[in-house]
Amino acid sequence: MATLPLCLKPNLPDRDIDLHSTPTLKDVAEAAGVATTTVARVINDKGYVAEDTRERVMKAVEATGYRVNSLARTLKSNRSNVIGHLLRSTDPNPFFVKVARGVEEYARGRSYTTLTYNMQGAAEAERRGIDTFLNWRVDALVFSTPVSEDNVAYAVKSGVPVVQVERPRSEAGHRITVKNYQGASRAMRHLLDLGHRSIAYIGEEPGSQGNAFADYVEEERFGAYRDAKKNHGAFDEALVRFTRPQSAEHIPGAGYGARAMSSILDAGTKVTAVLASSDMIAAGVLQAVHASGLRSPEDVSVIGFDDTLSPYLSPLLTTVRLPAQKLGETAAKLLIDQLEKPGSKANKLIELDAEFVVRDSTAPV
Amino acid sequence: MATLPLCLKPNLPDRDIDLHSTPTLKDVAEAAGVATTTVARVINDKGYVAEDTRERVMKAVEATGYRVNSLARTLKSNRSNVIGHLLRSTDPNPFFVKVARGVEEYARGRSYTTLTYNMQGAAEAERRGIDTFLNWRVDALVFSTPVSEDNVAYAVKSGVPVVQVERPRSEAGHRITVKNYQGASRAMRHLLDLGHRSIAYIGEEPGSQGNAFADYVEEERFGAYRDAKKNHGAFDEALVRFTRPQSAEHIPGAGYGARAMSSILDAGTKVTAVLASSDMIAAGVLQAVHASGLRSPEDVSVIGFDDTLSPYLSPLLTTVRLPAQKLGETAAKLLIDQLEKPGSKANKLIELDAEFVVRDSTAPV
DNA sequence: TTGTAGGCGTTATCAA
DNA sequence: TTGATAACGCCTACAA
Repeated sequence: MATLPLCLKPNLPDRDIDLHSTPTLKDVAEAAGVATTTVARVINDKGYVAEDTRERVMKAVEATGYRVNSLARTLKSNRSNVIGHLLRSTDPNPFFVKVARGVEEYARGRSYTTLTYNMQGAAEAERRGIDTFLNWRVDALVFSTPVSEDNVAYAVKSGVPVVQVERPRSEAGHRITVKNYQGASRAMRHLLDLGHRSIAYIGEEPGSQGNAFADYVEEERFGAYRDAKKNHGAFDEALVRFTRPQSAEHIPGAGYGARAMSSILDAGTKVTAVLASSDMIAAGVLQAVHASGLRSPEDVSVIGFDDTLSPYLSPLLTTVRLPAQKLGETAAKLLIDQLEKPGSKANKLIELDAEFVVRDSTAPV
Repeated sequence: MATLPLCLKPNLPDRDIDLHSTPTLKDVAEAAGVATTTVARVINDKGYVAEDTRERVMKAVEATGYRVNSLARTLKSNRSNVIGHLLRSTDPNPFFVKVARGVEEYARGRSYTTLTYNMQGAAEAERRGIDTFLNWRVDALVFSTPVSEDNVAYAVKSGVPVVQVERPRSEAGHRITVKNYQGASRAMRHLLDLGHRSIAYIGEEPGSQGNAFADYVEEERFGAYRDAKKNHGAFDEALVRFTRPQSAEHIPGAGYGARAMSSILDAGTKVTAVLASSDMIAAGVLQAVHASGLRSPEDVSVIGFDDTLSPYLSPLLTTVRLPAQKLGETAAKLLIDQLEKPGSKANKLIELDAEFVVRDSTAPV
């Protein structure tokens, strides 16, 4: 027997209870002594309704406890006013939580609802999420960020507007990215200005995603580091530590940062500053510094990336802030704009600035 | 003119595009040369279908790119297999993100979808979220955690199963809580065993929520502290710092913890250990310790609550772990159990154990 | 083993 | 200014 394609949701279990015996338009209409059409006109504030009729209908709405059935409405109108948000992961790295907040708040402002699906970095879960959303007829889809290029293509093919946020994996749909090179360059300039020359880099290995678009992020961050070091005649591989994520689900965390920093410290190489490619890694760097009895920033300056954990660390972490919330807002805006004026482009590319935030973890040599 | 009650979603904007011209059962039926009934039987794997007919239908499904319309299905069956999750906030405190993950994963395992609505601590947003979910005919509602007792009552009244997680505000629906007294007691025992007697407490002021149920959490945490200190003849108000959240949206954070700890340090009171009522507050305590040139745990032992930030701090924070994921899983389980066996109780109260996690921020005096 | 027909709650068209 | 009626896509008796 052939198996069901993913886009067919497993059948609903048989059940006998009727939970939602919510009154319908018809009930309200009867209570008000009018036709359902009239009630609909009142509720949607559309078309002509006599003032006293309106009052009567509103009373009936109250009396019956009527509530709209968005399912029926969407079935009929083909528009759900819902945006589906596919989140790569929310835990442990809270970055995408901030993106989600941006999407939600912007969408709400334009009377869209946002629904969120957490894929925990797994391509199959991502696929299930896309299918769930499409089965529910969401109007548009946000990937923050996509796991699989194929999945993005699959979503685009379905015809809904799509946007890839922060780390796109293809040219499909809209894309919103961050100027990572610029951000990392500013961080390096800051360290160089403070007199640092022995600056280490700890991050993901560029190219480890196996996708040219997605890899661009780490390439830019490391590239800015390397360029800055070269310009000061001091690029030294002994001060670089790369990790390679085991799988899409795995995000390099504090443990990795701590081990990498310890290995640099143990090697005895001179190091007065560290650029980490995420706040989580930077948190680990600070742990290693602390564990070795040193202090930041007195002994080692540390800079992170993202601005997620930075306000909670000791010392408060200087970091390259990714505009997470704005990323989300922009994604929602692009999508809703496209939905509301049909002719518009479906392939915009937007690059947002990173902001450099100086806190307490950097100081002169 | 009367205004629309909240439960009537604002009307959809007029639009002319038809985004989802997805094939329907009818299209598949035509392609396969059978009736829609037969296609439905194949898709739902229900009733008798000849093997070759099934094959033919499956081919037609593939060929047409058919996908189920969950809206129509739910409209008909009155069951959406969707759980609505109302999240108090996700940022900055990532605690509820973990709860959300628990709900999602458990629900998915029983083929329910979870939709999430972020209310950012605002009662009106919570109300909007409830209405949105009910308008979409979700099968059940999770509050993690509710902002307004009235809103919970409103949700329960609608007839959907409801659960309040971690900090209930009433006896309505199911409730899942954590044994905070037990958790805080273990933390105190740990500190006492290490020889600490000058132990400070920094947290929210018990009673500041203005709701007996919600206030119970902070009362238990502080109560365990006070009882332990009294049992060792050493309760001293000079070592206690309370904050009172300005509003429901506001969560005491690292800034508060840092200020409170500094004030204790500045006062010159002897303090060798601190129990903080959240990891975020504890993060601030560590910042103050670091800023004053002291070290943890050598000079001050620190214990947090939640196990959210603890793995990222320097030193790694000893903490009372709230079983966030399990809280979510249990919530989903309760709800789905109730949905699937109608007769069952709608008012269960479950108390989960807190787990005490010893890391690096505590040491003998 | 397969098909016909009616209805879920809403909106849109067309009359009245 | 209001009302009847026909879809939207699916499910499910009931019939064949």
